Amino acid sequence: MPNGRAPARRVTIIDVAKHAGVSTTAVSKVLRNAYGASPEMQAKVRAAIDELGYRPSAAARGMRGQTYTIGVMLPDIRNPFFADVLDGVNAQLGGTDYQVLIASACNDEPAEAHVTDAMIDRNMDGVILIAPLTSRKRLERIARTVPTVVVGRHGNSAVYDTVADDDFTGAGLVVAHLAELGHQRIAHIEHDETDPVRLTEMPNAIRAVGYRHAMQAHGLGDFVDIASTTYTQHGGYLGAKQLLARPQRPTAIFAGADIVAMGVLDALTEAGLSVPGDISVAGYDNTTFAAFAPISLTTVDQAGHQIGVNAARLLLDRIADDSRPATQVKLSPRLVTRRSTAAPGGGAAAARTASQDPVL
Amino acid sequence: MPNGRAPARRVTIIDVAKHAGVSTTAVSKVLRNAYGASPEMQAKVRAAIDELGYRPSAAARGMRGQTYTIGVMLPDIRNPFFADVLDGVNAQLGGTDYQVLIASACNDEPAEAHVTDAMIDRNMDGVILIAPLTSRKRLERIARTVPTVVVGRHGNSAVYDTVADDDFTGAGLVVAHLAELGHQRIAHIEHDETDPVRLTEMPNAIRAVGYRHAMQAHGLGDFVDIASTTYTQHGGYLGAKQLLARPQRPTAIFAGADIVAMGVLDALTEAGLSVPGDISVAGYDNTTFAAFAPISLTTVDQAGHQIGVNAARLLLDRIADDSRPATQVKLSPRLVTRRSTAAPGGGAAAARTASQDPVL
DNA sequence: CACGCATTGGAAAACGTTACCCATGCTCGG
DNA sequence: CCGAGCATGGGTAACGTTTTCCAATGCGTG
Repeated sequence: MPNGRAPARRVTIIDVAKHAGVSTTAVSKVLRNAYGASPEMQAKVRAAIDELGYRPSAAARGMRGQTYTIGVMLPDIRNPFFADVLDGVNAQLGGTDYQVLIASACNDEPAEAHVTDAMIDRNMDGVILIAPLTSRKRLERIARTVPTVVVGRHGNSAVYDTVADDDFTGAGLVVAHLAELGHQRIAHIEHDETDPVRLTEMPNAIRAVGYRHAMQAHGLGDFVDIASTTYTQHGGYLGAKQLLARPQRPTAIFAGADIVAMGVLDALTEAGLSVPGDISVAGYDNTTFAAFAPISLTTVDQAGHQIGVNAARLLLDRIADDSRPATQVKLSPRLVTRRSTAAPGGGAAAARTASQDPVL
Repeated sequence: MPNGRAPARRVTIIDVAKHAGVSTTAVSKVLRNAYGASPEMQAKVRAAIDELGYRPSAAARGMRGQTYTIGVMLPDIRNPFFADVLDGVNAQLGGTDYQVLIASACNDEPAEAHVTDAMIDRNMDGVILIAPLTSRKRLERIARTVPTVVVGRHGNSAVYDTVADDDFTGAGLVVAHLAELGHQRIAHIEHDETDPVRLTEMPNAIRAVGYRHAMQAHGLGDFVDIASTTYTQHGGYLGAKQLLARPQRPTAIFAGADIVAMGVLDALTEAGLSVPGDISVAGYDNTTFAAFAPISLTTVDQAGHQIGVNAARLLLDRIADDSRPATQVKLSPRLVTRRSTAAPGGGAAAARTASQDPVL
């Protein structure tokens, strides 16, 4: 550094011990609220800590004990749903000594491996993996090394806890809603998935299954129409283009995620179609974006905040008690209807294109 | 863990040294690409590393040398502009041995202090602080402890590097654009700021100054009209409500950030006003959201990606050479005109409310 | 009064890596 | 042929905690 960095050596536990006239062991005990320190001792040590402005070195701690660090792996930092989950995690971990550190893995399996390795190398006390693509086997290997909670992925394991919402039911809610409005040609945009394990575990796959099942249940099996792309805005854009090019254009599009719905709206706007006048659109996640008035997207609330809270709680539990059996938490989704869905046909369309209640 | 965690002891540098028949020093040298290891030695050691699946412990490394960890502090994980910056940072640091870890600080000064302390405690090799609220004095204290790059905050320091865009000019671009379209009553929504230092350093404050200056320059000094809230979606909503309640309603609103513009659009939709028919809206940041077709927001591109790339590059430089003088990088903003701005008055409004070119 | 036991405090050995310094053998110029 | 200098490799002491003992003290109990 220009002005010379680190002129003063860091205050260590030894300095504190000297200043308080006790042993380093005693200081360590106070720091960790461990057994064997009298109230007077605690007071003395805490006073010394404050006076010297001591802060424990996480690196040194990591060599023997905990690092008081929890890692959260996100697949995509742009998807606002994950921000909700993070809020929940932070809310739960706010008062504790733990620091949350986030790493994004860009929806890429090697990158995920890199991130999880990095977290393990850094001796993190626990990790929360959000919608990981990583193979089941690797997930279990990770979980055997460090307390792990997997969020948004079904399929229970004996080694890690999971938190997810009931995507099967959620997809059903959307189809039921659209069917009730009178739609028949309800199309779906899914995240393309080929891996057999992920087909049974990833939320995107479950939503697609839920969609198919619900279509059958409503007697709309013949109208099942799926575009396979990715769970990104661009994926939604491409998917909608595909669907619009079909001979029988759908009257409603159920996008597998709000961020996908954004892409759909993008494409529809480009095509000069109005929502819901020409086409109804629904998403999944109830991100803050969906509530945005000019969009007003019908979607499924899977309570991101609650998911985060639960994940953090499970992780703390697991850190405290390594032997507790693995737990699966499944949250019930809730449909949130907004202005992006309406009965098919021109009636609503007329109302929409008037400026009185603009949606697009 | 149910199945018993960590059955196998971690592979250490000692194991590698034994397996390769060399000293631990030699292994360490290879790991760090340090001087004093012959090609044959390197090959031998690397082979042993691969065979044993060795990974260095970041905690142990942190005690003596580097941790190969770079911390990024974000004020708000929901603002998509920061995602652009992060992309830039990741792009620049992708090929290196460094791992980027993110912590969000919720636009709160004590929380920022907590986060920066946590990063220092963890011996991070460098930190990138994005739009920090932290006092100048504390920033310099941080920078004297750990290589630091401050992003999006003006005011040059001798101890830390900065990367920012020219917010003064950027605000001027927006005002000029709106004035050229014929607007006079151009209002601005700013982030309320009282701290005297931040008033000269924070981008929000500079944008407000730039707005005032440009209004004067265009002979619109009498029309200066400012709502002071926060740089959040909710802040934009409240600000727009305030402005709409004024006796002389503005014909254009320049929101200090895209996320603020979102709130503005929210409020305008609620009030049944069309954009740009009734009111033009402009933002700042050119987030992906602004390009979203149903919104199509006129905004200022400050090249978040480039900002991130520069910040990462400066940080690596600084880590390599502590003595280089502090550098300030200032990027030129660029106006991106889209459909949310148009000439004032009904002419355009008629065109807008027709469904042919929907904006809201 | 002796004995066990709980409480309190400390000494010293890890933990896994890097930094510092020294030893060796070789080459090359004078 | 000799000494300087370089290339290569290793020994060992940190780094700042936590953990695992162990000692000393006080106290109740038989």
